[in-house]
Order: sequence, then C-alpha cells, then structure tokens
Amino acid sequence: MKDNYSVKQLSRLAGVSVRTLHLYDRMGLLKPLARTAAGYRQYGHQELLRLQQILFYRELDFPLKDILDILEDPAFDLKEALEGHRKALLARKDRIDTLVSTIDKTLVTLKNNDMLQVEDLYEGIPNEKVEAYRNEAMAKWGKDTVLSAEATLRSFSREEMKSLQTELLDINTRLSVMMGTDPTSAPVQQCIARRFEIILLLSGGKIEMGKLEYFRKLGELYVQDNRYTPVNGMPSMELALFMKAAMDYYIAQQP
Amino acid sequence: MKDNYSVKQLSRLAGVSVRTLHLYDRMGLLKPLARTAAGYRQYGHQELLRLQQILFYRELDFPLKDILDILEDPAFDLKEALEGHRKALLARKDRIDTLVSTIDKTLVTLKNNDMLQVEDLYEGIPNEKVEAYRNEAMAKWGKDTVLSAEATLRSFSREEMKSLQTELLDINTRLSVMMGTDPTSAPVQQCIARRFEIILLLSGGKIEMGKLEYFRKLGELYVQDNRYTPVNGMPSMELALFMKAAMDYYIAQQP
DNA sequence: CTTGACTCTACCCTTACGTCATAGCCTATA
DNA sequence: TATAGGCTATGACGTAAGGGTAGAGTCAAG
Repeated sequence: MKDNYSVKQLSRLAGVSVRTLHLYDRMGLLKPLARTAAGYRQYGHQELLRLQQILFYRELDFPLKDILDILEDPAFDLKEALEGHRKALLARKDRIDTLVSTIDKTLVTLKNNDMLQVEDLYEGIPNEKVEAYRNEAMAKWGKDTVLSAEATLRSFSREEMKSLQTELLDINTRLSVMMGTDPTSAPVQQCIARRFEIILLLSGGKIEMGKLEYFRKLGELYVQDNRYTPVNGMPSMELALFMKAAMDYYIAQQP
Repeated sequence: MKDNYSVKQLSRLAGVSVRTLHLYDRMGLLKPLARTAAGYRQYGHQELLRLQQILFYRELDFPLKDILDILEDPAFDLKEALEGHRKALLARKDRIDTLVSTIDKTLVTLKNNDMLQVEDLYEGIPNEKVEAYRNEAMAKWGKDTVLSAEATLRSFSREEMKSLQTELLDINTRLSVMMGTDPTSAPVQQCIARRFEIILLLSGGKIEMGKLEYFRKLGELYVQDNRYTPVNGMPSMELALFMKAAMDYYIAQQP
C-alpha cells in the first residue's frame, strides 16, 4: 500500500482534476500531508480517505462549504443536514416534474401545429401572395413586429387557427355580400390582403381583443392606406365607417 | 393599457429584479424600446410580452443564451430544443432519485446509530476508562486520526457494532483461557484496553482487513508498547508472537 | 430649493471549477 | 553536462445568472 501520492497521482486515483485538488487545498478542504522542498504537494493515505469522503458528499450535491463543516466539525449534525438536503432534493424533483409536464403540454400544442409553415399562418390567403404581403408588412411594421406576431400565431393550436381563419373568411364573405360585391372580386381580395395585416397586428398584441376591435383596426387600416380607397366605389373613410357599422350589426346578431 | 414602463415598473410587473433587466439589456435578450434623454430605459408593451416569453423559457431552466436563440431566430427548432431539454430534465430527475436513495440509506444507518455516544463506540470497555483511553490515543495517534476512526465506527449500524464488539470480547476471553489466566485479571483487562487502540487503528484504515490483521496489529502494539510487557509473565515480544500463533489457530478453527 | 425616490454605469463577489501563461523542478537520454 | 519532455506551482481570467454597492445624475413633489 503506497502512502505517498503526488497531485497527479491522487487526481487519477480519485478521478478529479489536479486543479480541483489545488482548490481544495487552498480552501482548506483537503490539505496535502506535506510539501517537498520545491513546494510540490504530497498526499498520504489519510488524505486519500478524506478525499473519498469529500467526493461522497459532493456526489450528494452538497456545497463544498458544507462538506468542510461536516468533515471539520465532528459535532456537526449530519443527520439533520442529510434530511434537509433530502427535502431540497425532493423539491427539486417536484419542480422538474412540473417543468417536464409543461414541456409536454407545449410539445402537444407544437405537434398540433407541427407542419405549420409561414403560409399556414395565413390560411385563406393565396400562398404565392404570402411572401409579398409578409415583406410589405415587415417594411411597414418592422421585422421584429412581424416575427413576434407570427410567434404568437404559432402559439395557437391548429384547431384554433383554423376556426379563427374560417371565421374571418366568413366575415369577409358576408361583408362583401352586404356591400353587394362578388366575394371573388379584386376589391374583396384586397380586403383579404388587408386581413393579413390585421392578423399580424392583433397577434402581435392581444388576440383576445375580440371581433369588435378587429374591425376597428380593419377600418383604421383602410383609412390609413389609400391604395385601398376604391372598394365598390366608396371612399376609404366611408368604407371604414360602413364596415364598423356593419360589423357592429354583425356582432350584435351573434348568439 | 399603459404602454410605457420604467425598469422598476417592468421589474415589478414581471417579478424580476431591476438588475436582471439591466443584464438582459446588456446581453441583447431584452432591449428597452427607447431611452430617455437622461438614459433611462423605457419599455413598451411589446417588451413586456417578450419578457414574459423569456420568463417562460427561463422557468423551464433554459440557459439565457438558448432563450436568445429561440426568440431571435424564428427558424430555431423549438420542438427539438424542448425534447432535448425534456430528456436532460429526466436525466436530472434520475440522478436526484439516486441521490435521495443514497441519502435514505445513509439515514437508516445513521438512525441505527442514533444514540451512539462516544462510550457506545467502545462497548465492553468500562465507561469511566473510555475518556482516559481516548485521550491517550489522541496523544499517541493524533486527534484527527481518532476522530476519523470514530466517524468510521459510527458508520456501522448498531447491530454490526454489537456483533463486532461481542466477537472481539469473545476472542479475548478465549485468549485468556488459552493462556491460563483469569479473564477478569489485570493483565487481561489490559488486553482489553489495548483493544481500544486496535479498534481505532483498524477503523481509521479499513475495518474489513479481517481478524488476522486485527491480531497482527494487536501483536505489533504489544511489541511497541513496553508498558504491557508482563502479561502472564511473558515478555512482550513473546506474547505478541504467541498471540499471533494463537489467533492463526483460532481463525483456522472458524467454520 | 431641498428631499426622497429613482436611475445610470462600473466594479467586484458568488460556485466549482476549467483554461492559459509563465516559471520552476525533475529525470532520462545523448 | 546539456537538453528535452513531463510534472508542478501560482496567478489571472472566464463561466451563468445574477447580487451588492458606490458615485453620480435625474425627476417630481412639497
């Protein structure tokens, strides 16, 4: 039984790094038995045993400071320390359980939206238009706004997304019927294009603001953007007001 | 809906420290919407939302660097990240389970030794002698050695301790009978006193070294310590050799 | 105009190490 | 004996996620 180890030898024996032994020395956790004339650390058998005790407590995730107390003070209440530590570990386990279940829920939601491409976020809008609309929106509202809005959209399940889109499409159709236009006509298609922005704006903020707000916003957009002035021959302001009124009516009809 | 928050306001709203917001700003995780002329940070509603997203991932124990990637890069594979993270969390849980069961085992052992006083560690040795023997041992072998040996003794369960002590006492009795002495005579009591040191020395190293080693050590001690020269009229060296031989015989007889 | 609350930046501290730089030590071989 | 290669020591710095504090500037109310 050899009884004299250099740092490296001890480190290999115990499976820790030399630097760790340096640290333990400096903090008084494991002092070498002696130093050579050149200052080299020399450890004996007792030190090996103590190191193994240290590693036992370290395995149990005790802070080194506590290990020092345990080893240094024989009157240290080890039982209480272990029980306290046990409780802390169980709390950590509980927390991990919560985290895992949260992740699971998120993953389920994510799986529903699994194949949602950017295009899927704007269902009902022709795929080939999405890219152009998206670039336009980014230029207008900023890249960050658009990305963040899309992130919000992604947070809806596929079902929610579908029903939202369907509802909006339905409203659009009703609108055009009310205005006496063909739902497939260019002006109504332009309405749909505008809807893209609405979705963005709403999802960037709070989607829960409800249909009323949706149409307020829609109206505002029409007012602001004069490219959409002529819809069915109406000036934009009037159109906006009409839409607000129409939608108030529409909403009032809802059960 | 207020849309302008100072650091403190935002920190209260989100339940994080001002310091944390400073950090997130500096590392680009959450930049304020703007700065006042005086350099004060101003956050808007978008920032509040982003902060809430950050906190969500932080709750899941994601490193901030990863959160930055998730929020900054819309192409980031969130699903994969979550699944990887889930696996890591489960591994952590497993590790905690191991730790807890280790602690439990240690606690059971500890409970067996619950009321073990120093005196209990040396069962069979008159209580009033223990303190004196102990001090002598400390002077001879060093306080650390004794304390560490006692810690090892404590790691045995009460049952193990009892059977160890009983066995040693039994051996002692047989020894004195073999030597034709009265088991209660002074020389044999001195043997018992020496046994105290043996226990210490063995438990300071490895108690498993077995009976043979126990008696080798006992012999050595008798040789080294000339206070115990006259036992039954034998000089210490002869006694030691006799004991070794006797014990080899005794051990050979064991089933 | 002062007071008290708030804010800024810059700097050091924490844990349990790892990494790197620089310098000294030791020994085997040419 | 010189030197190469391996070992060692120390100090400085970096990590993650902030906490603490100092010194200086800002803001609103009485």
